[in-house]
Amino acid sequence: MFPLGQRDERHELSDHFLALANVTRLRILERLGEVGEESVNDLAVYLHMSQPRISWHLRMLRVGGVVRTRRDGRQVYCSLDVESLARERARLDELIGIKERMKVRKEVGV
Amino acid sequence: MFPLGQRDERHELSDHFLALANVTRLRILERLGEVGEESVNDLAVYLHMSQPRISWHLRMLRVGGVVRTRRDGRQVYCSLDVESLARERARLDELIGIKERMKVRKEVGV
DNA sequence: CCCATACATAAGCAACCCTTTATGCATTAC
DNA sequence: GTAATGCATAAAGGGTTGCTTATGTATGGG
Repeated sequence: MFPLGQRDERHELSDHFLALANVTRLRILERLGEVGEESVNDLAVYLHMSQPRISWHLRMLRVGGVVRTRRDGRQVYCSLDVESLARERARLDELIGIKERMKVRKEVGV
Repeated sequence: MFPLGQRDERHELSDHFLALANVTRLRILERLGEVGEESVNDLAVYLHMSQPRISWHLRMLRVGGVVRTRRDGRQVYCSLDVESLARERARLDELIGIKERMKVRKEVGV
């Protein structure tokens, strides 16, 4: 109905960056970047970590709009949510970048 | 001497994104994007927050390579560290993106 | 149906984030 | 020199993150 207010907008952005703010999660992302898609258990095996630990991080990555998952039978396959990553990145640019350019334009007198 | 290992590389990245993972800090960045540069106290006044609180967040932003500061007399002026922001963004791309493209090349047979 | 597999979730706990209050340090004005 | 301003830092506390262990839920095989 209404566009998200600045308050919620910033909250979603902070959730997104929180998802990226952890070494274990970055390793998950690195792996997904390599193989494209992988099941939860295979991720746990590859990273030598417990399955609940991986599931917990995947939850943060999903909430933060970094990773998406699809179910195929008993397995849940994970992959990078590239579109969402680009969207959140654009949001940050809009928050700090575009306004700066507008300020420059003002100074230049456009 | 040596290039940073993957371990430290990921740690710096997580520190960088942790700096972005907070609504108050995003508001600081939004403000700095608008005005270009502002003193610590003016930031506190603008955001209606205590000065130690702002200083604390600025520390995280500095450590994360998001903001840089310069001293002029008694005031410390803050501004966005645009170069560092671009550098960390490229690091993330290298971590998850370039490898993906290489995988595609392999499939295509380049 | 029963059992195994794959994953998510809860409880409990250590560690860290974030806030306020108080204090310390640096710089300027007098 | 003293006083005041601007900022950083420390202590204390509540809240959240992140981990392990244990349990719950869902899908598939027999």
